[in-house]
Amino acid sequence: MLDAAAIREDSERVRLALAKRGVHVDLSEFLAMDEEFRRSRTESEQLRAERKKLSGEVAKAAREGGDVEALREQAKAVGTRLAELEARLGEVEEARQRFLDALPNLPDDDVVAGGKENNAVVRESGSKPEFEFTAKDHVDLASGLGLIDYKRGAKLGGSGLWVYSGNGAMLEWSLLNFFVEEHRKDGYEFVLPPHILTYEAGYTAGQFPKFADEVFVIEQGEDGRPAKFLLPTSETALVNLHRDETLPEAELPRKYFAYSPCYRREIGSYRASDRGTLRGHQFNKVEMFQFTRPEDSAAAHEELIGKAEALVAALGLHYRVSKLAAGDTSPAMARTYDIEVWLPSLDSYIEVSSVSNSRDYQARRGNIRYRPADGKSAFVHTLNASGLATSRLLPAILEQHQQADGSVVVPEPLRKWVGAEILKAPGA
RNA sequence: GGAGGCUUCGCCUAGUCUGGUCUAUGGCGCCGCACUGCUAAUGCGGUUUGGGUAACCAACCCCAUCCCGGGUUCAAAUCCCGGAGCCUCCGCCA
Repeated sequence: MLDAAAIREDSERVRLALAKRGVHVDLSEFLAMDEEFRRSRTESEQLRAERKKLSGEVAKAAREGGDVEALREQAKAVGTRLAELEARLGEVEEARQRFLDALPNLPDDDVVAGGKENNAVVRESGSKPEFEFTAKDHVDLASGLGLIDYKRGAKLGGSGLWVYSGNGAMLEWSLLNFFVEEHRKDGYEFVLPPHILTYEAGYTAGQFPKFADEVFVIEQGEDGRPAKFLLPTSETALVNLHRDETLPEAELPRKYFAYSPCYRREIGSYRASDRGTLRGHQFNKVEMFQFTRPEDSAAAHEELIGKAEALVAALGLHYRVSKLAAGDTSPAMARTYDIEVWLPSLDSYIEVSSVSNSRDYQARRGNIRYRPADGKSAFVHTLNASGLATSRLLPAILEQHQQADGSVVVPEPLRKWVGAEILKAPGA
C-alpha cells in the first residue's frame, strides 16, 4: 500500500512513477475522497467527544439528582447525528481504501519505464555451452533418463503436473538440500510454513484483492473473498511472519528462508515454450526473505542478488542478471532483478530467481513495524528472493550438462545427495 | 463432528455477576533518579498502542484501542447475538 500522505503531498511524483508501469490513474479522484474522509473523520471525532461529555453529565445528574431526561435527549440527538455521519464516513473510507489497495508500488527512480522489452541485462556469467552433437531438449532428456514422468503426472492431477521419480526425485531433492545448506551457512533461519493461508496473509503480500484468481482457493468466504488459499510462493507466508508486530531495532535485519511447493492456477498461460516443468500448477522453491530497516534495504537487496547468483554459478550454469523495467516488476515491488539461466533448446534465458525490494509497501499492508532506538515506530522494508526455483533449474542443468551419449553430468555440489556423478539412461 | 472453559498493557493478573468516575488494578520486566567501593538489595518516579490536531522539537488537547464483527443504551472491557484463536474432554482418524 502506498502512503496516502505521500500522495497528498506530491501527487504528480506518484502519478509519473505509476505511469512508468503503464498504470495511469486519476489521483484527483483519490485526493477528493481523501479530503472528504479526513474531514468527516475529524467531524465525527468531535461529535464523539461531545457525546462523551454529555454522557458524563448524565451520569453526574443521575448521581446528584439533576435533570437526567433533558440531558439524555440532548445526548441522543448527538448520537443520531453521529450515526448518520459515520455511515457516510464508512462509505468514503471504504472507497478510499479500495483505491489505495489497487495501486501498485512506486518503482524506484532508477527503474526504467515500460514493459519487458525494456529489461536490461546488467551482467552475464559463463558462456553458452557448445555441443558437437545434436543436443536434446530437457523434456527428452528427463524422459530418456527416467527422471520425470510427465504422462503419469497428468494422469494423477491433470495437465501442468508431473512426477519426479528415481534419480529425478533425488536430483530435485538434492537441489533443495543444497539451497538449505547454503542459506543456513549464511545465517538465515529455516522456516517450513503452512501451505494454507488466510485472506489477510494474501492481502499483506499484495496478492489480494487484485490477483485473487491466480491462486487455488480452498475455502470461499461469505463475503466472496478467498478465506483460505494455497500459497503461490512461500514469500506469501514469510512476509506474514511478523504481520501486526513491532520488531525491536536490534533484531533487524531478520533473515529467513523457507521451502514449500508453490501452487498456481496459471490460467491460459501455457505456450509451446512452457513444455515440461517450465510452467506448472505446483513447483518446488526455496525462498529467501528479509525484514530490514529502511536504510539497510538497498544493501540487503544486493546481498540477496549475490546469494541467488552464487547458487546458479555453483551449479555450473551459464546465466545472466537482468534489471526489470517498471512494467515487468511485480505490483508490490519497487525494484526487481531476475536471474535467468540459459536454456539451449529455447535459445533463450529463463527466470530461475526474482529478487525484489518491496520497501515499505508490504509492511504498510501488513502493519509490520520496528522501533528505532530513539523514537516513533516506523515501517520496516521487506525483500524477497527465490533461492531458487527448481522446476526451471533442473531443465537447464539437464540441457547445459548433457553429454553426447544422452547422459547428464551431475553438478558437483549435488553429487553427495544424488549419489552419482553422472546420470545415465536406465539399462545404459 | 459434539460439550465446556478461556482471550484485558512486553509477560502474568484485578476488574465483567451489579454498564458511567476504567486504558484499566497489582506484580514482573524495562528506563530514569536516589542510596551504596562496584554489583545486588532498597526507595522514589516513569512505562499500551495507533491515529488526528499542532508543529523546530516537545507538551497540551481530541478520537480509537480490554480477540474480531454486529446489537442494546444517553453511555459497553462490563449486557445480548455472531465469528476467530487457544485449552480440556468425548468421537473419528494418519
